[in-house]
Amino acid sequence: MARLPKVYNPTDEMKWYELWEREGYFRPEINPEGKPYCIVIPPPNVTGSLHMGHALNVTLQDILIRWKRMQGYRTLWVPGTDHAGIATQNVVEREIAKEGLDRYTLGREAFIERVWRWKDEYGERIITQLKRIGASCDWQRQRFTLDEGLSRAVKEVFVRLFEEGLIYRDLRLINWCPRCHTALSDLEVEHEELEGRLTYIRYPFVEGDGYIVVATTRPETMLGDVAVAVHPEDPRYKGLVGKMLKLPLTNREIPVIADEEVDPEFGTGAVKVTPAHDFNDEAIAKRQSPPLPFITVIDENAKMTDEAGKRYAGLDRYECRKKVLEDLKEQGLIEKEQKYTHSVGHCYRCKTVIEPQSTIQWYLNVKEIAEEAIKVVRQSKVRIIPEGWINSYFAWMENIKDWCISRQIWWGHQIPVWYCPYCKTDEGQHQGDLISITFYRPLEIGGEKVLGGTYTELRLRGATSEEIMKFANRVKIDQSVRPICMRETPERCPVCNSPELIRDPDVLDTWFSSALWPFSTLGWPKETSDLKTFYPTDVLVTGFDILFFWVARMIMMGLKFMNDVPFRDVYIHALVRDAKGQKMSKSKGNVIDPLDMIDRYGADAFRFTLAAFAAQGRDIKFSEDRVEGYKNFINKLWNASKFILMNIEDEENEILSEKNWKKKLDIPGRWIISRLSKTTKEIDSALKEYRFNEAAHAIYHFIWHEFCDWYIEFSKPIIYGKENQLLRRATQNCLLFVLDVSLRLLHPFMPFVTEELWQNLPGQRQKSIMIAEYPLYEEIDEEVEKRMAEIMEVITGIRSIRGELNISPSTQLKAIVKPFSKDTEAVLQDNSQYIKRLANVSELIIDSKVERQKGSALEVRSSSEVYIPLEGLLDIDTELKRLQKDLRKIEDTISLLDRKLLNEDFIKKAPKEVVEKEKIRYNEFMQKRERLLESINKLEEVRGD
RNA sequence: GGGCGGAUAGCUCAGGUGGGAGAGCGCUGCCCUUACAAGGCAGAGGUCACAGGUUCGAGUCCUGUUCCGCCCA
Repeated sequence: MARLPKVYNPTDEMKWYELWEREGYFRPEINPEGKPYCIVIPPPNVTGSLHMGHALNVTLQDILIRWKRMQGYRTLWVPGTDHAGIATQNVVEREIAKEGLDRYTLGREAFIERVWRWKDEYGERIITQLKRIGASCDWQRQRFTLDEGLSRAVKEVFVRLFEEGLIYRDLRLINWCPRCHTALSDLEVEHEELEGRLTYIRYPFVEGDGYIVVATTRPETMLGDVAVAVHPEDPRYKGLVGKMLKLPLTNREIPVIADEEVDPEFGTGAVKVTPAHDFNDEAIAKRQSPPLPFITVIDENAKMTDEAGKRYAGLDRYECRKKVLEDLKEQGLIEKEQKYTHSVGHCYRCKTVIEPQSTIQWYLNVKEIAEEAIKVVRQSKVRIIPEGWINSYFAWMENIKDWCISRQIWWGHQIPVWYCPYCKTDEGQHQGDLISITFYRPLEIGGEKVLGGTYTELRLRGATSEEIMKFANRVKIDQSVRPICMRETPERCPVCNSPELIRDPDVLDTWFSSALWPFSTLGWPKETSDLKTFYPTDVLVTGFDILFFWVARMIMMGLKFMNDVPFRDVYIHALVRDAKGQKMSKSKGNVIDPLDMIDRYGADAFRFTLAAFAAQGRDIKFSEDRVEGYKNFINKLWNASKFILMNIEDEENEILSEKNWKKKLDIPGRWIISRLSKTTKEIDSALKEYRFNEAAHAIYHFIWHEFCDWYIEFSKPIIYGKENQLLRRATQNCLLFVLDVSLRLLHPFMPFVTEELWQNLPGQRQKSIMIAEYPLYEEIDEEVEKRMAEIMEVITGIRSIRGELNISPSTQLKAIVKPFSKDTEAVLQDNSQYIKRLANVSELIIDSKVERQKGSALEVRSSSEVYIPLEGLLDIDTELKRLQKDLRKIEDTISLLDRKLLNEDFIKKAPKEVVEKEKIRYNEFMQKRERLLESINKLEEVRGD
């Protein structure tokens, strides 16, 4: 066997990854008999590049999947990417803008083709990055939310929901992003508190003098006001309801109306009502009878419409605000202005301020499926971990509103609905008259430039159906036009047999397709064997930011279409922040690139850092120091392995042929095996409960502070000594065994270095550690641990004296140990060679009857005490200080215990074991105190001489 | 405005069901001891935010206060 290099070099990690992939280890087929265990990856955006959130997310999943795989489960981790409608479209639009193009000039088909090209070129980037972290996904099952199978699933779901009447079109105010030119769901709007101004405007009465003052944060919307509302009980406005007001800057007269929901505390208690541009006002307008009219003064580009009046038409909403304010001021209609903080909605993709628009959109009625989805969580059929999120889940689900699923973009699943321009509506109107088209640029039809019109008009003027749809920017289809919803593109209208159908131009919200992810990726709607084997999946690992966007919707869709939950557990992990606790963002420039971390420290150290930080319910403040620390840990492990391999290399075959080595071990060997078992048990229960940090800490502590710090040191006298060949052989076996098990325990956290080391171990049966068995725990031995503690205590006792009296580690000492019991005496005698070596003692006396010598330093431990004779060397003052410090600590504890044990209530009410334990402690400390006092007295006498 | 979470060593954070305050980094002292100086050994350092309460006993449970995050409207 080749000797290991002096330091571990993580640069060729990928060599192992390639081996794993080549051998098919990522596939469930390697454990065909095992119980299924399945995770579907939260599909990263295809535009994305790996960020810290992905890194954490993927690391945790990989830990779980590798752990289960080693345990023999038939594990499947399904990877894939999300087409991310708005985000991807934005990216490609920016790209073509550099060529002076926009999507309209390209046209829908060419544009989509362009996005696909972009996807083919860059879409694998994030996948490559996932591989660098070590993600053991089954890449042969990789999916994309827009691939053929998933598109079929989307259509199937849409059609079924439509046929059940759960999907419908409706005209209402929606959140509109004037930059992305699309509707957004409530969730896609981010509210931010902004300091704005509250302007108080006078609206004069039509008849007589006087006015009503209304307060608003958006003065420009007054141009679309249709009323002023007051609370019906408000005494200030008694008798004014029904009176008409002159709407300034317009020729309109608007009524004063009453509405229960008006807050008399806000502003003046009178609010302007702009139904077309404000959600509250829309509600007020709809409650009135007859309902108030909607006057749209801001268009989909956030510019003022003609209805805003000639003076303002075409202005941007903020320019218009300025102008309106100027004009009002001029007319003396502004009462006052004050600072006012209010929350403003922004597009979650591009941060543009949302402009509510009254449009027809597609909605999914989620009331009923939401109830089911609440039930399964309440009954723990889906467990949410940590539990803290359950309440948020219920709160959101219980107040859920119908989901706006249509988007006015091109990249996505186009809605499988067609309209026939030649049929008539229920009311008998020609549908072609109710479909209006706006072209993105004037279209030449029959020698004339045309900007748009109804479908019927345009056709009559000679435009072909293809032309119309190709150059259409916006297609408005009246609500009364009958949708034809089909799985496959219809050739002809099923009613009138016309071959000319218009497809609904909208696409579905990206989250609509991601909601199907747990079953669509497994083959649904086909009944594939994957679907039968792996659904429901076992756990979903994700961040809380998409709990509602994604998790809740998957639960609803899973229940609806699979009649079962999509996953049994949801593990919600933290958000990764920078070292100061700020959210990482490009604009703040505090982004840490995971790939940078991997390049500098290796994927193993980086993964381990993330796992060690992943405490439940708390955000991660990422710090590079920790990565460095875990890189050092790898180095430690590397060197320990090097030591072990070095010391068995000439004798491999003999060592490995030793079958009963465990029986031949002495106390340290049995101790490390017991500790290893306990560690295994700890890791097991930690991982079962998704306590990744505890699992990471357990293995770290074991390898470094028990195996390396203690056991390897204990093994040295045996290995180097060669007197006792039987014990030597057993110890070599033990070292190798503990290393092997440790590597396997560590493998899910640090796949690369563990593989590299494991490949160097002699006698391995499997080709890779990732398909080796995960260790079981069985050999916990409390008696041995107790004995070992007695030995270790003597060693640390001697070292402590050495350290505190500043005696060089290289100075050999004489030590006298006085055990407090015959048992301890025997153990220490049997293991004296270890004490000598680890404490660097040349002469060691162990005797329970020995008397302490004058001029020796003292250390009292719980099962024995240690004297170090230091004739002449001992600085009495230093030693006195040391003992007195010790004494003070002990006395503090004693007085605490004293109070406790004198308390009758404690004796009566506390559990017997607790009282008993405290009594034992009390006695121990009292004993220690006496010995210290004795020693101090002696020293003081000497000093007095 | 409603809800959730946090405040523990100089820093970053662990502390499932109440019963001896922990880790990593940093700091101090002594060491290149034949796996590892990316290391070893030994140390220092805490009114567990504040004020009450429950309890024999509170970092842990309850109430309130302050400060800091986040989510929803």
